[in-house]
Amino acid sequence: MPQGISVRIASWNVNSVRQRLAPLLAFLREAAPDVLCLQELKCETAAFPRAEIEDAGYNALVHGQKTFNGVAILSRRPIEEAVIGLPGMAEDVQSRYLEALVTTETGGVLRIASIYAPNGNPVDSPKYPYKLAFMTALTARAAELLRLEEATALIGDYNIIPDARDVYDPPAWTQDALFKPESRAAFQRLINLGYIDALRAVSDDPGLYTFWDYQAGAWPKNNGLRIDHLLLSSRAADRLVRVEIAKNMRDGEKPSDHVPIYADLDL
DNA sequence: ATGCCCCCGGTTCGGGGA
Repeated sequence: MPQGISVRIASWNVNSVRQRLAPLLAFLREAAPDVLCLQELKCETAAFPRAEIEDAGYNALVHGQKTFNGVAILSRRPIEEAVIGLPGMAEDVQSRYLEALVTTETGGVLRIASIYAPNGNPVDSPKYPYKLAFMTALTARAAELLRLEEATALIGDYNIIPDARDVYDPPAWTQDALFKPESRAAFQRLINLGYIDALRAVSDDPGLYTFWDYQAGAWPKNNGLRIDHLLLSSRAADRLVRVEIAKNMRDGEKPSDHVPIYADLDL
């Protein structure tokens, strides 16, 4: 049997790609992901720092928007079969979904999506039903993709805390859109389809956070949330060898409030 | 407790994030 090839896939909500260019280039250099999905670009597609990313050795598929949201897929290998925007939400003007196909040099195929799901707060506003509608459309797309029987990774900022062990103070968050039963059920429906939460495939530990608020000393107090997730189809999860949260990226001068999470797949 | 902090647009403040 030929030896498989290790592919590193990563997700990072950078909270403005222009403000985070230096740590972004550092992460590309140090972690050397093969594919990196970005969220919260906070710039139009034309303002994306494409030249710097290409100089670092990456192709970039970008779906930007002025001021808010914005997602991208960076890949060392060519990016094929791009889908821009979440199918089923064609009328949505918010840039929250990108999907593409990446083929390894040995012919391994990986379908990957960069997802920035809505926050949904406050829950008595239209933002909460919009969050749930997005998750419904995402679940429909996720089901479609399973029928392709490929290695698929749906990765990004889901803005959902799956479980009490994924938040520093569960009782304080029970009324929050990120932890409401409907939100958790929406995440669970993706799991029920057969997608695997990569981090939970390798660890049952509590306190494995990916986000710490800028306010109230959340980072030094480790008041974090696990809301950035790598969901893998069984074809991808069968090849999972490692998952890491790059907590070191929360240090430094102007960090994002999220840190990268990445996984190695032996494709 | 929705204020703390951070980012954006475009300006000395408001909206948004989570």
